[in-house]
Amino acid sequence: MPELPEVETIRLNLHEHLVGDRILKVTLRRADIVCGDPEDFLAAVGGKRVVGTDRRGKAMWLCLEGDIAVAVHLRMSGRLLLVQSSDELPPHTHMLAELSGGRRLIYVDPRRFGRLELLHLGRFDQSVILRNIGPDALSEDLSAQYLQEAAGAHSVGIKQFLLDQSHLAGIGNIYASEILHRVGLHPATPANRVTTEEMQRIIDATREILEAAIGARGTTLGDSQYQTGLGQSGGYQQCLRVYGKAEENCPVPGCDGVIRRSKIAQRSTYFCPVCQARGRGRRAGR
DNA sequence: CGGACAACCTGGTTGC
DNA sequence: TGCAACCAGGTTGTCC
Repeated sequence: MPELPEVETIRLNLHEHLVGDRILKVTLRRADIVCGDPEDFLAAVGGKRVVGTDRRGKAMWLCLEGDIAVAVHLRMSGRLLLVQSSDELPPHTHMLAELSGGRRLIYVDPRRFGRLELLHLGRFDQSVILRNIGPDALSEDLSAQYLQEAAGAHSVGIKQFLLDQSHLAGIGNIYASEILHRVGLHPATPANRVTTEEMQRIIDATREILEAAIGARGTTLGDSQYQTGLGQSGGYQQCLRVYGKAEENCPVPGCDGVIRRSKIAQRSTYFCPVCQARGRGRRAGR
């Protein structure tokens, strides 16, 4: 499902192919996917030129002329696609924007968890989609000290902490398992017992994995509908080391562990019980 | 306040 | 074969 690398891939597609185009007309086939007044949304967006794109965590937005923007959160099954106007609309197309040049930007979302929202520059803090979103997982100035302070009051497992978008934005269920495996931390390690040094390794592994995933255009799993903004599948599913690999051998050289799947905080969690043994970090500190 | 959990929604899979 | 039950996942809202 769309996490940071998938959203960033779509944003890059739209940045390359959409900036400079004018939105001629917008149609909402389901008004309830828009936060706020749908009439305001339609009136503000129609006729505007796209001047840029941006993203924080799993949220992205298209900057339009007139100091407004359209924010998008894909949640579970949302897709933002650039298609030809002559193409047949896929099922569950809830919004279509006619563009100059005979193309359309469409929003498709079978489960309808995702949302679109009209933003006003300088008033992003009032946005439903953007409020409560912490620093982006790829931001340059992210520090181990910050993460450790943020974790200070939290006794939940480190995996659940990483999924909390108010502390660190962009990591979802798939990449959380991959990151913790790379670091060698058990997903249930209490967040407030993770050392500064381990937090730094989490930051490094996050950058390494998310950037590689962006390079591969994201992860498209068998049961996932994820597509890039141009309708392609991602390629990072071939690089996953633990997610969806229950009962397979741990890919770490020399490790004889077998990947286990368990439910942590109601979510499927994959890890190697050998190289991510509980208490490993504390023992290493002696 | 933190933390647990239901709710949102649909398509796909599993179980009977 | 048919149909019900269950599951997946990101986030918000409610309750303790």
